[in-house]
Amino acid sequence: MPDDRSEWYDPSAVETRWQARWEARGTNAYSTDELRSPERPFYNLMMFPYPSAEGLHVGNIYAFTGADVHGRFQQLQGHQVFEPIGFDAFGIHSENFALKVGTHPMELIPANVANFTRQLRRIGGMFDWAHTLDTTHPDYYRWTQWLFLQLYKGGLAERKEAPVNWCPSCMTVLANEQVVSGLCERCDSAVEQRRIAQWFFRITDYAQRLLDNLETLDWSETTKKAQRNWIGRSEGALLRFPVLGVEPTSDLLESVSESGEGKTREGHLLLEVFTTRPDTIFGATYMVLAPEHPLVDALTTSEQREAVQSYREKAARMDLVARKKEEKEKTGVFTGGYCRNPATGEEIPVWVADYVLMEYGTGAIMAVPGHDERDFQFARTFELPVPRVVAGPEHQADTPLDEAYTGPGRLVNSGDFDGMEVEVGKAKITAWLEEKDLAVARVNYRLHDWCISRQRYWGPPIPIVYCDRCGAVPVPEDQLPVVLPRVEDFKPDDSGVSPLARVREWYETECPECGSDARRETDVSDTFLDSAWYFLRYPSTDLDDVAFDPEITRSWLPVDCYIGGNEHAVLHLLYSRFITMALKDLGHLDFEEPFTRFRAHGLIIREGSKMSKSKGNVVVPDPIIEEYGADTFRLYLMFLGPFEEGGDYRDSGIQGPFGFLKRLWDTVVPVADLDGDDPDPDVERKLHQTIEQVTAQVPELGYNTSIAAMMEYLNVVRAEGRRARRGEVEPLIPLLAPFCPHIAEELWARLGHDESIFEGANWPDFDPVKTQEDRVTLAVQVNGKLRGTVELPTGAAEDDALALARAEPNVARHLDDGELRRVIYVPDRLLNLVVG
RNA sequence: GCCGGGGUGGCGGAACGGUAGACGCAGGGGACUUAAAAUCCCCCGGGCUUUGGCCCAUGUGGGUUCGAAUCCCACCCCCGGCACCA
Repeated sequence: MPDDRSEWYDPSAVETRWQARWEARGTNAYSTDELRSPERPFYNLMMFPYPSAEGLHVGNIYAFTGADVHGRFQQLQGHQVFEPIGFDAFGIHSENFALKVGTHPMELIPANVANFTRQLRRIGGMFDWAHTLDTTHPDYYRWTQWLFLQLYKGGLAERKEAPVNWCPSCMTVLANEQVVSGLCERCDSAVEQRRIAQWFFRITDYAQRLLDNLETLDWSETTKKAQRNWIGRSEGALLRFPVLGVEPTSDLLESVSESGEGKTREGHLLLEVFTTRPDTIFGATYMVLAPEHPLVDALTTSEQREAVQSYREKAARMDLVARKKEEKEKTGVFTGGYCRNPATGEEIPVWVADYVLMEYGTGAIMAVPGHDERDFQFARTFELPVPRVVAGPEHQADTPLDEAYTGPGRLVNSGDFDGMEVEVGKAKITAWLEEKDLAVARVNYRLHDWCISRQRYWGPPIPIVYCDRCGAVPVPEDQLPVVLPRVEDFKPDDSGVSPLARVREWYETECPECGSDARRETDVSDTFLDSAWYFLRYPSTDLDDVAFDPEITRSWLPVDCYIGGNEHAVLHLLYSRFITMALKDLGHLDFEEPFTRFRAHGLIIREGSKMSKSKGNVVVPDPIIEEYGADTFRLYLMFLGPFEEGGDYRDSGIQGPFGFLKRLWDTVVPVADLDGDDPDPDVERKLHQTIEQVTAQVPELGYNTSIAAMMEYLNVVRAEGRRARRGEVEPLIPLLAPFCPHIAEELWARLGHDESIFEGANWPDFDPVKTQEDRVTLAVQVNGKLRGTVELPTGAAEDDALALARAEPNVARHLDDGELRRVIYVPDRLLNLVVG
């Protein structure tokens, strides 16, 4: 019961009181036993924040509130809702900030976490604080390391060399996102490429499954689309072109064939390319190798060696991002070498050009300038021939090409295949070359294996030990965690290896297998790995002997509803799906998709742009909550616009929701002690309509319109200064409770309820009969233009409506214009009279 | 360039193909007050008007329909993502 019977609405008193009560009663916290045997479990998840030094920003609060509203709604519908929150505190972001302010992250992070926790409690989310987590805590990353070991054992983790962006001034590896048009985003120095041995997860093995399963998921369509694009499936063929004049040494054979077969033909080395247009092979007039391609040296003739060499060096110096700028002019160098086009039998020159990327396909292409825009541009630049092999509906076989033609049509200048439609030609030509063992149909994906190595300090050490005798040896599970040591000088340096490589007493160890001297892996893992499995950990944080308990996991997962930002549409969500699938295949889970339903929230805009420190348009939430209370702030944020689209934040706008809560208080408090008398019939009808609308819209995240409906209802209750009856306002409280949990609790208690409103299935039912109007206003149109309205009983007959309409002077006047030709009657809505 | 999502009053936004602008902000007027705040009431897309009404209006131009913000076609603009992926 409320102990403070204040007559006026004092948000901070109400909110402090209820937050203390939830805490004392454990309203939102589950015991381990409760987690083991839920009856109607609902796992309500939101993306956990990175605990920055600035504290929670409005964008965080917006996302969390939207998710919390959904969770509280489910709770009021009788589900047991598990709504955890935690902290994603590892990573380059924290590390750079720590370097900047000169405080060690091991001190910075706990302070930030404490501040975030205070703010998160203040906004009134139904978080289970007994099951929170922090990815930087050894109790958590021990299991992140365990996860690495499971993938390693399952053959899904491997070490290989790969190019990375390197900033020579910051002396560190940069992610692609940190390179802005070839320059380091922080210091503007030119970024270069380095090759470093790193750990990869074989996510590409799962490409097709990741793509196929999307069909089964209830996710925002935009998110699914982003994943499809990222996976980038394309169907085509691997084609093999005999290389002329090159001795097929065993070294070369080692490096050329991706498909692992048919490396030579009649003494010729075969060059493999991937194409989606095998139908255009008769138009392949030259070949292009990526500068890094292993065959470049072998193909280059002595006359060309110097030019090729300098071109390759230039390409190597360029960063990976600037390489991919499309506006860039096409550049390249002739190697001096030739291949034979297996379709035409012609000898065609082999070039090196940076528009061909080593990481896609085989790093080599057959160039068909007539029917590929890039090849066309290149051919133009270097004055290479551009034959036509596809004719569109308006073309002849000899119609010249002044741009690449990529549309549909039939094959021309293609020997026996002339006249075939492009799609037919693809299959026929592939089959023809397959017979000669020069082709194999192939699906290629844009998706790359996931590089999880970071040459940085602030992350979980990868649990591997290198032994001269045994090679790379996984750290035994019972020796986890491999604790990240406290290192005062954690600044990255020019060596290209992690700062941990400077900590001899840490990396020197003994081989777990043979006991001889060995060295720990000094790279740490990607932050995305921390967040790729955190939802599995939440319900099991009470347990320290497993990553996640099988029984608890079966009860609560997969996640019923996940809400977060679409900026994670690809990486985080794709990695989480991959890890879940891998864990299922490895026997640790019995489901393979982690998030049954996912919705992306919109962005909050202020003064025309996204809130950011540099724009100076950020809103600091604490003073607003101080002044108006968390309930008002929550309500305002949810009222701004459709949750999935975001909204425009205006400082003065908060007055609307604040006034609404004050009026609600003033309406309910005076009637709280009265016995329930029957609602006024008109008000009751509106009440049932409101319940119907809110019940339908809240689960669909239609928050702004639900709030508008409640405002409208309160306006009806208070119309012309009338005093509410108890039965009119009591059902409104649970409708509002997901948005404004504190005031809802307070008013619920004042209405005489002893238990928390969230402790029972208190969502009200509506009676469809009671939502029905008995009289309606019918719009009357003449020739489609509104000329008046008439009021009549619901479901009135057309004749009655017509008679009434004719009696309307303004309608009658317009009917004089001619003869009534047609009557369109939509019962209870509209009558349209067509005259002419 | 490609893929999403959008263009509706001064502003945020509502509208199963059926009275465009719900709900709210801002603004204007009034009541209460010595005054202010708070609260309450009224007005609030534009133009014309004999105050009965009439016309225009949902990015632009066409179309379908008795009727289009909503469906179709073409185009313009804004936001977000991807971008030499063969």
